[in-house]
Amino acid sequence: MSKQKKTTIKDIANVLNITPSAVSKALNNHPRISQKTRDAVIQVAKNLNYQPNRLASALRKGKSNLVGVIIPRTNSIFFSNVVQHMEEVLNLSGYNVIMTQSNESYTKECTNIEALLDTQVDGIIASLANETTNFESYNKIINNGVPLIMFDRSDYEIDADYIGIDDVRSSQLIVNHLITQGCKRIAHIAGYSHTRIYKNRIKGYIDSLEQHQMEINEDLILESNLSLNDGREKMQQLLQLEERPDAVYAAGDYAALGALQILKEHNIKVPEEIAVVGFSNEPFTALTSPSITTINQHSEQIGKLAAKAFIQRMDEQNSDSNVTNIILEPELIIRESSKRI
Amino acid sequence: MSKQKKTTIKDIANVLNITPSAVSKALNNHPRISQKTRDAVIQVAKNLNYQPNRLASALRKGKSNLVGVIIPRTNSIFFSNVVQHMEEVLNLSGYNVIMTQSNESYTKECTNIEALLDTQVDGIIASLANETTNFESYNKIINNGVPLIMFDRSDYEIDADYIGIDDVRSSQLIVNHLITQGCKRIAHIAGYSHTRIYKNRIKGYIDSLEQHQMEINEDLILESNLSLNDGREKMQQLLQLEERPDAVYAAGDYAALGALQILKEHNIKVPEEIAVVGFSNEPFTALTSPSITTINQHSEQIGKLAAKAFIQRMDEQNSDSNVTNIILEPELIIRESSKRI
DNA sequence: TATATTTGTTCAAACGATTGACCAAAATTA
DNA sequence: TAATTTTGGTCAATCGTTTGAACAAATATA
Repeated sequence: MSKQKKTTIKDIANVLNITPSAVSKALNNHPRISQKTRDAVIQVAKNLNYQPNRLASALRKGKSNLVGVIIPRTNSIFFSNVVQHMEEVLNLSGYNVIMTQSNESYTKECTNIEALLDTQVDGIIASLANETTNFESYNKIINNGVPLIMFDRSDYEIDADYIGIDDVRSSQLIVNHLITQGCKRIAHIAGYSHTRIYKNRIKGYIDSLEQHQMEINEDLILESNLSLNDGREKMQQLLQLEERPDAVYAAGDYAALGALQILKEHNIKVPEEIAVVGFSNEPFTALTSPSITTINQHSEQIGKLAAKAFIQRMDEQNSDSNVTNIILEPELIIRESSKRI
Repeated sequence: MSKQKKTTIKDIANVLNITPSAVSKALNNHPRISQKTRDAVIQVAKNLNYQPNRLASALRKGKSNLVGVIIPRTNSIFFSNVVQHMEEVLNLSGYNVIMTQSNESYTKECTNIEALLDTQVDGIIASLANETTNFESYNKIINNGVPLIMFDRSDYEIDADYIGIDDVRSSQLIVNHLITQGCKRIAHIAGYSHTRIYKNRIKGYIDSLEQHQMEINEDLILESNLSLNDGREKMQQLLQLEERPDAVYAAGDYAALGALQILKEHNIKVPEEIAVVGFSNEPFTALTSPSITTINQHSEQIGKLAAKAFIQRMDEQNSDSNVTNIILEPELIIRESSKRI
C-alpha cells in the first residue's frame, strides 16, 4: 500500500505517446507546445495524480524554492507574527519556508545556518540570537552567494538588507511620554548593549533625557537578558537605591512584567508611585492589571517587507544594487501602567 | 562575487585523479574505499570548502531528510515547545524541519499539506486545526506512503501514530480538585466537541461529576473557540444564569484568562466566589493575579516522542507494524485561582 | 604454481525534470 | 511551384550524487 511509486512526467509521456520533454514543456507553458497537447497532458496528469518532483526540478534549475528563516524564539508574538506574514508573501511567489529557532543561542544559530545552507535554500531571512556577537557565519551566507535579509536584530558588520523599526525613536517616544506624565527619575532595564537594537534603545533613552535637560544616572541603567526573572531581579535592585526611580522602562515586555510583579509584591502603586513601560506588545501586556504600556513593532509589515526584499533580491540576479535598509516608525501604545494623568 | 560556483565531488575527483564515484564512496564511508583515499578525499573536500548538494543526493536516494511539521499556531507556548524539542531529536538523526502554521484554518492546513508533499518531505508531524472536520488531506498523506504522526489534536478517522495527553483524565483531575475545594456548581467553557480532545475533556468533566453524584447541568457547558474574547463572552453568559456557578473550568488558558478578566471587572472574588481553571500552562497563567490553575501537557515529551515515532517509522521500511498510541499522564498545576482552602 | 578470494577502484546507469539544438511537417510568402 | 517561416514537437545533455556491476591487481588458499 505504501509502496506505490509516484507518477513522473515519463508516465504521462507514455500514456500520450509523446516524449517527457514535451510533457515538461506542456506543464511549464512553453510556447512551442500546442494547446491540444497541453490540455491532454494536464488531463492525464490529473488522472494519474501527478505531483512534480521538486527535488529534480530544483536540482536541474539550481533553485530549491525554499527560504530559510531563523528566529531567536517562537514563543514571542512578535517573531511568530513576523514569520506568519513572511510566509504568506513567500508562498504567493512559490516559495516554501523552513523555519528554525536559535533559542537565543549562538551555537544553535550556527548549526541552523549550516543546516539551511546544506538544504540548498535559495535565501535566508534571519534575526540575531541574543548571544551572538560573532557574525562570521552570517557573512559566510553572503559569501556563498545566498541572499540574506535581516530583520529586527542585526548588526553593522552584517552587510545585508535590513528591515526593522527605529529603536532610537521608540525609546524617545517612551521617555517623552513618561516625562509628560510627570516622571522625574526614569530607570531603564536595558538589553545587552552589544546588540544593536538595544544599544539604540539606550541611545534613544539618553538622547531624550538630555533633550529635556534631565540628568543621566548610570545607576538607573541596568543591562539584562530581559527575561521575566531578570526583570524581577533588576527591579529589586532599583528598589534598593537610596533614591528610587519613579518610572521603569524595560526594553522587553517579559522584563516589564517581572518588574510589575515585584512592584505589586511590594505594594507599590503602578503607575502612581512608579510607572512601567515595556517593549514589543506581547498579548499579555494588555491583560495584566494594570495593563502595560508598550511599543508596537509592526510585526506584520516587517514580515511582509522582509519577504518582499528577498523576492526582489532573487529577481534581480544581476545584483549589487545597494543594500536595502527599511526603518519603520514605532507606535507607542499607552496603557494603564504609565497613565498618571 | 556571488557567482562562484560550488565545488562538487567532481572537482574533488579531478584534484585527486580519481572518479567521482570513488569520492562519493569515500565520503559515505563505503567499506571498499581505502583509508588512504578516504583521508585524501576528506582533506581536499575541506580545502575546497565542499558542501554536498542535498538536492542531488535526495533525488538519487529518494529521501529528502526533511520533515514537515504542521501546528495550529506558534503563539502558544505548548506548540512552540513541542516543535522545539521535536527539532532537537530530529536534527540528531540528520533531519531538518519545515515548520508551517495552519492558523487554525482548514484551508491553510490543506495548502500546507500540499506544499509539504510537494517539497518531498520524508514525513509529516501534525496537530489539527480547530476548524478541521474533514480529514481527507491527512489520509492523502498516508495514501501517498508518507509517514504521518499526529500529536495533541487528532481524530479517530486518521489512521496514524498519535502522541498526546489523556484528556479525559485531565478533566477528571480538574473537576476532582474543584470538588475537593468545595465547589458545587462547576461550569465548563468547552472546546468544540467535534474535536476529539475537547470531546474527551467534556467527557472527563461529566464522568467526574457523575462519579461524585453531582448533577450535570447543560446550561453550565458552553462550547467555544477558546479565544480570550470568547472566554469573556461565555463568562458573561454564565453570570447571567439565575444560579451562578461557583467554579469555571475552561478548556484553554486564554479563555480562562478572559473569564478571569470578566470576574475581576464585576468585582467577583476569585477563587472565593468563583474558582477558575485553565488548560495548557501558558506562561501568563503563572503571572496573572490571581495566578491560574491549569494543566501541564508535557510539551517537551510530546515533541520528543513524536520525533522518535517518526524516526522509528522511517527505520522500519517494512512497515505495517501497528499504529502507536502514546497517551501521557497530565499534570495538574494548582495555583491561586482555585485554591479555596 | 594455479586457483580462489579480497581489495580498491572505475563504469555506467540511474533519480526526475529542464532546456537548447535540431528537425520534419504545415503554413505562409514570393 | 519553390523558398521561407512557423509550428510542434523530439533528442540528448545536464543538474550532482549514488550504487550495483564489472574488473584489474593484490593477497590468500589449496
